[in-house]
Amino acid sequence: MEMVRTLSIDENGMRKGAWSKEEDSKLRAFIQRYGHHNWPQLPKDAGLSRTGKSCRLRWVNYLKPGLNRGNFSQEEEQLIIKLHQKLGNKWSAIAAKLPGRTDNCIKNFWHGHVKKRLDKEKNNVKNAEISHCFPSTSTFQLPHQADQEKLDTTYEPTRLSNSAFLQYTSNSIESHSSNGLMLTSSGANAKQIVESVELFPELMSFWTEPFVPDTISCDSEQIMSSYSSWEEHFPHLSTKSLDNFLDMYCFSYS
DNA sequence: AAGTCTGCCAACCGCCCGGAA
DNA sequence: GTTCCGGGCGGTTGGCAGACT
Repeated sequence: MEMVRTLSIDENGMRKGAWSKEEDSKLRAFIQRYGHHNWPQLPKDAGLSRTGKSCRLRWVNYLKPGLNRGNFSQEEEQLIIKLHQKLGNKWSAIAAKLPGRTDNCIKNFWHGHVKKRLDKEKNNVKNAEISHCFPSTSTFQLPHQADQEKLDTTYEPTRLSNSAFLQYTSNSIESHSSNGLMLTSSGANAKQIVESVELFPELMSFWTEPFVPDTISCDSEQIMSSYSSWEEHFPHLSTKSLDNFLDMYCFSYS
């Protein structure tokens, strides 16, 4: 798919937008012959009506030899996820670990593919944890069910110790791998939970802490008002982590 | 068939950093 | 120490193509 930005001329007479084949040829030929030591000067010497910045971008992201513009492999995707987990939005640093890939294409790939996949997994994990947190043997019912049935049951949340959590997840993985049992009917499995905890390390300590908040009612408004005060209960957690937690593990009414 | 929506990605913009003057 | 400037970075936008209604 050829992306074409409308060509325009800025107030200094510089061309903006899509590059023509002639411009590409000029830029490529010039850099291959003379290199690029001074981007602002380069377009003048190369006979291009472009800014140095524009030339640099075109070269780095499109014309430079050795660029890999094909689809991302699964290995590359995994590496990107791992590096992003470690480095955040440091696209250039991530790109440095992937030969032939530019920061721009990794950034685009992230926004297009990876984020979408992780969002999907987050939803699966959320469903898995709701089932875990509120097992079917409990008198608790999910809020929408409660709303439907006008129930007013209560639930006393419990937390697992670190070892219990690990035991729990490893057992789940074992049962999943040995006889194909899924942790929940939603399709999420323990492995996904473990992966999600790896993605958000702070959640591990959060989830396994002994602290138990006030009894939570099934009434949706009461639940949400309880959540709104959780920041006070967990001052050591960043707002972002709390948001992530609520997003992953708690109810959504939207 | 036509209109609308969505995904994708090239390219731009504004900001920041580091080195030179 | 300060200012200037080039290079680089991350975020955002523009617009095409294909999917969907």
